[in-house]
Amino acid sequence: MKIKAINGFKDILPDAALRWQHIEQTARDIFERFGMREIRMPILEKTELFSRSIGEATDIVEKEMYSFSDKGITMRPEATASLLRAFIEHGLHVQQPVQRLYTIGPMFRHERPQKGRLRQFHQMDVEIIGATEPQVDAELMAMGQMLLNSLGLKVSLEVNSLGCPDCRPGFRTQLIEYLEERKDDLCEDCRRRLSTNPLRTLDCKSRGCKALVKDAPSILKSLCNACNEHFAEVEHTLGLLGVTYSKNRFMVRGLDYYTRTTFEFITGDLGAQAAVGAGGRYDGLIEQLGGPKLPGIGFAMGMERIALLMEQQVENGIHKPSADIFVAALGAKASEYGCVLVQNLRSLKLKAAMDYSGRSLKAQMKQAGRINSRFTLIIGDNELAEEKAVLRNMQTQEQVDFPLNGTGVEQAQRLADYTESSQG
RNA sequence: GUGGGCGUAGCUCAGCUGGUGGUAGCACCGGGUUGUGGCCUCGGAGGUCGUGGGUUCAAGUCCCAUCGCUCACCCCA
Repeated sequence: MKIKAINGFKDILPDAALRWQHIEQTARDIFERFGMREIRMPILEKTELFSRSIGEATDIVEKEMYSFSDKGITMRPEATASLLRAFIEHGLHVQQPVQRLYTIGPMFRHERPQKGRLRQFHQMDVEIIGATEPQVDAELMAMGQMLLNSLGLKVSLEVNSLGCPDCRPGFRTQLIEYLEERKDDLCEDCRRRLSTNPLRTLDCKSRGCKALVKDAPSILKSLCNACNEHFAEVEHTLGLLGVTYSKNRFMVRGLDYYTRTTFEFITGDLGAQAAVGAGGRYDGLIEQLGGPKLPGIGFAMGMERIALLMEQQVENGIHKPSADIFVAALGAKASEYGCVLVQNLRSLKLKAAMDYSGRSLKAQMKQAGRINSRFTLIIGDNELAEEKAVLRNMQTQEQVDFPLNGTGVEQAQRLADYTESSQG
């Protein structure tokens, strides 16, 4: 074999695709219960869209995007920016004060791949635009939890507030002061983070930093009144909705645009990747992108991470679909006959299959078993001569004679009726 | 960008200190059943041992290089 897929890009083979379909169908069903409408955007956007939303100085924008440098366009690294661009471009806010939108599709990031991190990955992304009420924050988390629970996954929800442009800078200054005084005890990475991204020290994995940061100033104690009230109401509503969660004041976001509520659905079962889904509020972002002054909140779930978790946490509850009828034909005449019959059955919406190779009946039966067919219709020269075929119920092993009189369409209809009224 | 691990059949893998590549499992094809699947049984097909070089009488095995995969760090959905 010569040509292989590019590193970090993965094929989703038929067995796995079944799982993906299940994930996606479950998600669409739940999203729509919450009034979300689907929106689909292109995969390519102007590079500027991401540098303005995600943050000019972030690693994502600086070195981890798939960009066509000569054209100023980029393969989207996340969905929120594209979705908001479409929202603003088409003035969706004038149609409805609050828009609930979701989108599902591939994203691209030029990072070294590892477990649960591919260069092409897939997200299910949800955004509620135009609502600032804390109940919406809670509702969104409840929806995420409902989805993960419906898939049979055990993950925990962690919630934090990052404050707003009024109160976050103050916290940031306090934190830097605290860390500067203890600089010598920080790990090498954190000493660097102190100048590049001080908040990141809060979720450093090193034991020393963890202990040190434990007594650092708390963002939750630095919130302004408005943010504090908002967060309290989010917690209250989560309680009302019966959502289990824990507060995590060390949770940090990598993207610049988040304000107030942020949350993550996390697990310990994905190696170094903890987050199955994550999101938060971004009350200034839409305006920053040249749109109306509207608040927003959303989250994204990683589909390969969900799929990995399901492999691990959920017994294989996904059954391969079965065919309704397999036509086993013996001889050229029977094969021709079966070919037409299968076509008629399919017109009647049955899943019908046959093998044209002219192999032994044994081999054909084996194939019928492999595709998990409910019935097999056996047609040979004898049957054609006597105008009746053998219809075998693959599960019960019962066989009945099936008359072949009437037109092809009539025969197909009789078969369809029979299989519908039988357990197989 | 940095560090570790691994490349043997379609897949999962044996292969000890160099001495003829596995009766290994799964999957595939065929026989046992002259026209009946799953279970069983017998047989079959399938490989440049990632690639290139070196050491050696002899390399899947040792050395060097290279490519690929993978996990982790950085970063982060």
